[in-house]
Amino acid sequence: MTEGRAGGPRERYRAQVRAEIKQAALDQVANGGAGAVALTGIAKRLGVSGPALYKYFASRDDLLTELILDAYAEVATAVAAAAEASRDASPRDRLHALAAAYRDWALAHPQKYLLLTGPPSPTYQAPPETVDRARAVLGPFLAVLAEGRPRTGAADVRDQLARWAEATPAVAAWVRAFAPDGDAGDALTGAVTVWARLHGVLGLATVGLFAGMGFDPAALLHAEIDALADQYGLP
Amino acid sequence: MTEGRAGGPRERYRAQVRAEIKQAALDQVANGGAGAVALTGIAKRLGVSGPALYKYFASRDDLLTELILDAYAEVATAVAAAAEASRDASPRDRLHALAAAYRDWALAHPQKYLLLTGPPSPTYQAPPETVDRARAVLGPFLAVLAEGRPRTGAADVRDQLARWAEATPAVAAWVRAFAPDGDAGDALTGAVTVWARLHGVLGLATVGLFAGMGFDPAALLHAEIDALADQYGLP
DNA sequence: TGTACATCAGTGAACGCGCGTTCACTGATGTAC
DNA sequence: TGTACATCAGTGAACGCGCGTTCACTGATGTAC
Repeated sequence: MTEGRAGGPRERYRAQVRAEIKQAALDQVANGGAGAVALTGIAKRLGVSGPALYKYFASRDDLLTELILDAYAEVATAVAAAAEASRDASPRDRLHALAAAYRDWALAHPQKYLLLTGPPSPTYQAPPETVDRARAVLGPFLAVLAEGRPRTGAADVRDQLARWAEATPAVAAWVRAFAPDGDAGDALTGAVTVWARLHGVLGLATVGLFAGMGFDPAALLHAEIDALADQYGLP
Repeated sequence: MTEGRAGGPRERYRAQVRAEIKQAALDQVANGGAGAVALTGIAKRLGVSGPALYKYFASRDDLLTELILDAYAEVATAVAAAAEASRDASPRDRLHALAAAYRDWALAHPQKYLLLTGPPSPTYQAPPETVDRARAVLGPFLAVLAEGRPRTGAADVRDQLARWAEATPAVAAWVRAFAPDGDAGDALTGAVTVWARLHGVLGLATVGLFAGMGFDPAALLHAEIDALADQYGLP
């Protein structure tokens, strides 16, 4: 086998160029969403001919897929790390820690957040793994919220989600992994609710709709999460 | 003056074709966001040559602008109508009525919602009127929330927004128009919070991220708004 | 009612551009002996 | 240490495509008298 060993000079160079390509692609996402990613544009930015990129990515779709999976992996790691670091804190503090990790990641990399939550590029078909990746991000939230119980009446939402979990083995397994003891419907309701609260603030912020209002989205999100902790009666 | 009178047969035909063009454009927004709107594609859909569209819209940007202003006008009208219809109800019921109007519009026309909240088309520069239009939509919410007072501590957000209103005459005037009696900072905090709650649920729903979960976004939004009414102590 | 004229929707050719992707190639860099 | 060879990054030409937009035109439709 004449394969270059991992870590050899060629491998290292290759990894670096791949990273540069990805960065240029993310810059394009920043203005125009996933649909704005264009190999030609990236090549021009890197001062290289268009076809050269095919030495690094098989196609535009492959590049997009890798960007998306990378982004999911990044948030998931950040949230998991926050969960680990706050392991001994109160449920409420843990919830804030998870939300802060998610929020910091989103605000530090708005393009990546856009990539995950924006309208997909017309021709692009997302690979099925993305769904599991998304679940991995919300898992730690599920775990914390399973320690509370919703006060206000989202009874129908809870029932619908409970039925969804029963009908979908992957979802049931996910809930069992992160919240083995709590009620599945309650935990799922909590997860979907935090997801919505996070996206409410971060979606508007990353797309620039708070521009000019001179206010800190982090403060608003903190208030939103704290209110959620109240609703769930988290100590 | 040889101008065709409004309502003449030519005018009527013209209006109809314009509407067809707009509808085709919105269909494009549905998959790919604002960046996916292409005159060539629209022409093909209508079975007409590309240049023909220039008889109806001066440019692609003009078409986009009109779509956006239309969309704002539509939601604003829907929300204002709900405000009017629920005038004599309790503050909490009025808040639900406003949110329901906004929500129904968004879920009935996801492409339009995407147009207003998605990442803007790369080359497109939004006209300044859009900001005022956005404010008109949230005005009635401002009015209702000014009747309550936030319980949980979003004190910093409130201060930041109060300062924003003081520094920006247009914002101060807007608050005065819709909530002349209440505290500006509190009312603005409420408005931004509903906005975030609405977008949290509707942003995820319209982009398709709840797909396959078989649950009704309207129920979740109702719960979110009800919790907000609790926070604001709305009777 | 009939004729002359103005209006205006729509066409086809043309422009330059950026796009994704393929292909055969060149030349530098690393590897084996 | 030196030479022969394999690997592989990058090029330039080429493909067909869709894009926004302009221009001079044709022909139908409405309007004025």
